[in-house]
Amino acid sequence: MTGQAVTAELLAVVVAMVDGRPSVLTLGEPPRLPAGPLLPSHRSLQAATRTWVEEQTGRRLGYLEQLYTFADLDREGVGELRPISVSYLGLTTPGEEPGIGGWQDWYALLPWEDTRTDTCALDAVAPHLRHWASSERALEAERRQRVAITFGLDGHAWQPDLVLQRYELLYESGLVPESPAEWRRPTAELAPGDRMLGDHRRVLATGLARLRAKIGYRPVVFELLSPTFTLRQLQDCVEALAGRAVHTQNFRRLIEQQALVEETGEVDADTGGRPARRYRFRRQVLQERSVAGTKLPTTRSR
Amino acid sequence: MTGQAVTAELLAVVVAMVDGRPSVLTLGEPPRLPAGPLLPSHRSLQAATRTWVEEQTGRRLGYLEQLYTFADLDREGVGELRPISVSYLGLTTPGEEPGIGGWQDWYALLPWEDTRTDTCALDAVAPHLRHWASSERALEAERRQRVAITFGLDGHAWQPDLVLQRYELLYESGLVPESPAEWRRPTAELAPGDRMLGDHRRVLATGLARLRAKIGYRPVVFELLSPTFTLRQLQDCVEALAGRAVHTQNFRRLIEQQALVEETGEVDADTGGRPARRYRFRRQVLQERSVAGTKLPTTRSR
DNA sequence: TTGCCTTATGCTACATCTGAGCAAAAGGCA
DNA sequence: TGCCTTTTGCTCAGATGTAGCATAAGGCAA
Repeated sequence: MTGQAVTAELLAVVVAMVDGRPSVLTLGEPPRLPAGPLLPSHRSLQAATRTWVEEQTGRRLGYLEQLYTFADLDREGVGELRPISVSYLGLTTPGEEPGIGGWQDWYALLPWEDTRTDTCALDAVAPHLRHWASSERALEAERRQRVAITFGLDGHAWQPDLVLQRYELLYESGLVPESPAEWRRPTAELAPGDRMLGDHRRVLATGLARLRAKIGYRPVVFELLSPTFTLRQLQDCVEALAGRAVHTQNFRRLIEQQALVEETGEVDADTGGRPARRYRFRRQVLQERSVAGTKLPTTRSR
Repeated sequence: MTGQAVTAELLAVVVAMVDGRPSVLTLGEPPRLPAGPLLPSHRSLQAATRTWVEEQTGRRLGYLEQLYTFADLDREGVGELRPISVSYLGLTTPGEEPGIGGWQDWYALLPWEDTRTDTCALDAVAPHLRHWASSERALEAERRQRVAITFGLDGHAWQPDLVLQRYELLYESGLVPESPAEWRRPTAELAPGDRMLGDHRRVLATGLARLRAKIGYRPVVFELLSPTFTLRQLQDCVEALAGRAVHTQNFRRLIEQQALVEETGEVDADTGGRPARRYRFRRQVLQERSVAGTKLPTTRSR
């Protein structure tokens, strides 16, 4: 029994810190993720992804992990072959060379994911979410709870790695332009944030969710930093990824007691205050213990 | 630009507890995972997986999540189309109906993953692993450390969810029959355990790794239990999955303080000792808090 | 019936981890 | 010199986790 012929497409969510902001590599307008079909010459899916990103953006990738495989009927196909999209998450540093394509601030694409400041991008849509929750009698209780948990309302804690769930809820409630026409609301009621081609924003959300979850149990942050850095830069990076602030002293304690970094001996005087020591990542820990990430000291009170 | 035509195949790792042993649903001899191609009639990859498992084994699946997508060149293809395999992890209960195919004890397939008893299936191959580690001068230090960490030797802690890494290391060191001929050892030196068709044992290892990781942060164990159960049954199930023993009293406390279960009022007298209360899973917690799994109270001393 | 076996269940002592905050160090700058 | 900044060191209480003791409640054999 041989199956339907399909084409396999690779999609890459490539993340880097650009000017202190977590950003994703995109092409064109509306922005789209680097992508390309699997060709006979490609040894593996991962190799194919590297090849396409390099070819389309002129950048070499370091860290790369598989995210998810999509093949829903509603994805737009090329010709008659059903497209299967295998998505990957890549981490890199912006580097010197301009390359092709641009770095797009991911909080411009998913503004509600940034909770570091008090001005929450959600305030505008929160009433619409509540309205959606109560629009169907039978589902009201369930929907209310789902909204509250997913967006951290009504006393529920904000959970940073529910990125995908939040996007999907906005999609279902017609608050993003990607939502199917029958669910959509007047433009004035849309959630803020730039859209991307097709369902690429959904794939981005998948990547962001994975990344946020992963920094908690694997030392992947360092893939995004320059070889040496101050603890403040490390903290800024983690905060930017997690989209929330952490307790500085406790963060430092966690990093140090896990022996994730070692001093270089240099100091960085451009801090505006007391100069900061520079550190480098102890690559050996990748071997020493396969576990241990950058744990986030959370805040009990919100 | 349109890509190479490929076929998409679905592969299912379906897990259930059968007679107290975690088992995987297989077909034929050598055992193989339920699998089938993606057809035009399938709405999604997940739906296709359900359909094939049901068609081939007569069993309906409950919980189902995507595992990983494989497309390496060395996977055997049907005809000229390159096969892409999307694997899924399913959880179920064995049920009454016989169905087609059989439940294979997964520790018969991957014996070294069971560390509940003192007789470790690894003892036999450990010397061969050390020999492999020291067989190449240049890589010796690195390999030694990798072996020690992956298999919890030389003072390193055994890490339950390194299932895939362990299989891959055995594969690379030629200690499983699936290893390429040029790496293989005399049959006498092979690691114990029944093999499966092709690379299915590797896919199984991927599933087991995911499952072990997941029981720690999502309440998925309950998918494998009957509707009501005693705390001992729950603990046995968790221990069987994790492949290691836990501290009974602390396990109970964790379960209770997380309010994962509620008493049914019944008691089970077939315990051999004091009768045990029966509990049921509070399905509501799936909504209440999206987090919270079955945390494992570990043992510091080994 | 009694005593001993088993497993279930309750509870305590102790170590470690975590969240929160105080305070000193060390630079720049008015 | 005094005040601003950021970095760094440290304390302290509450939460969480580990380990083990003790009791409850059944079956079973002497």
